Amino acid sequence: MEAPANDGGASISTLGYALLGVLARGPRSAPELVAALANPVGFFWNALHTQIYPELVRLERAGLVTHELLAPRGRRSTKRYAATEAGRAALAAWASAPVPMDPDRSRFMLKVYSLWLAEPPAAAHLLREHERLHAERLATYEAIEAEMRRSGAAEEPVTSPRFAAYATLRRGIGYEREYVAWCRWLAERFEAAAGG
Amino acid sequence: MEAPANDGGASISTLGYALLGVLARGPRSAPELVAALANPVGFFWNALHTQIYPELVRLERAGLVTHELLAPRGRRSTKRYAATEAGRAALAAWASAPVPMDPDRSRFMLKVYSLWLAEPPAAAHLLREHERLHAERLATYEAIEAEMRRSGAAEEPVTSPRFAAYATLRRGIGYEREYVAWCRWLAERFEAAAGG
DNA sequence: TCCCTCATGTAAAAGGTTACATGATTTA
DNA sequence: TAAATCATGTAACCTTTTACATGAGGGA
Repeated sequence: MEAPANDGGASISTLGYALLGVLARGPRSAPELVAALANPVGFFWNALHTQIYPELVRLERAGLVTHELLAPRGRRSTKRYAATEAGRAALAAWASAPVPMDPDRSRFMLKVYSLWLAEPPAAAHLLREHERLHAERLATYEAIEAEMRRSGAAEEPVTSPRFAAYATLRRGIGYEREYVAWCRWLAERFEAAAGG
Repeated sequence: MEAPANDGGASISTLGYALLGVLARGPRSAPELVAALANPVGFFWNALHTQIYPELVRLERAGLVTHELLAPRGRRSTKRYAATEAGRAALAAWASAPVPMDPDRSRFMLKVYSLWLAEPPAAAHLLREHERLHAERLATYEAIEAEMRRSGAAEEPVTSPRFAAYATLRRGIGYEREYVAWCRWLAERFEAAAGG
């Protein structure tokens, strides 16, 4: 039951699956793909256009996507990409194949590990600033969730792309909520040490 | 109040700060550093020996660490590294300097975004397996926390390296707890779709 | 017309993983 | 003594970021 893709043995990078993941939901122009990956796909993968353009070429050579030229009136023509059957098949196979755990890397947490060397007020300030950034993102995610719920994405079947987006959003919300709470807890400890 | 490091303008990589973060707690042999970074430092940064050895050379050239040769009886000699005053100063400055948010990247979450294409039983299996991995790690972290609490790390002042390690561990626990709960929630949805 | 932005790239550098190498020591 | 392991690297490769480039359109 092999897909008839002529991939010549080229393996697909994670970015390739990110792009296929968007294109599996419908055709997109290159600028739309660039915009989609500027804010992380599924809330957990992003990329810049400098990486996206060459990857699209590779995916097309592997027979996983195709493109056509669009000529919107009065504007420059852009490329509109679409996943091929082989592309969808490759994506589906990849999606349910086992993965090793993601490495948990965070420059910020690495700083915290050495924050005992800093002046407590400076440390508290750093933590409050980080709390603010994550609280902002949490608010954004919660607004998206409200919108998704209103449109019924939460109740769609697990075979629906909108439910998948909702599921990843739920993880993003849980992640940010926990992060904000933790920042607050630690900031309070440093503030108590500084001001107490 | 400049540190007199002769770094020749060479900037320190994140890995460099990870190594300094360990060495700020006391001298370590190269194999000890390799072991320390095999399991992530502060639970959120890891590296392999192939990256560590060259980085130690760079840090030493920048005057941030020094080494001496140890000749344990009957064993090969190994290098014992220590942070210099300049190294500690650079680490302290870096630790409280503001950072942009870490990119939240997860191959697994990217899969979930495309999991609507998979067979629900296969998707459920993938999620249960992931839940198991994170539950295992959570259990490990909770055991470490119990040990830390018993030894009083949680009550030490914020200027203590042991409290810093405890703080990062708290974040690791919150992260894993939330992750496990989310995996369970989504696995149930796929199982209901498969078995119901 | 001049400038700015957009769509589309290329190139170099930085960060990280995988594969390979080697002499010393320890274990079977 | 042969085989496995350890400490210490080097080299190639892959991924991602940063810097640079360029022609087409639209706006001032």
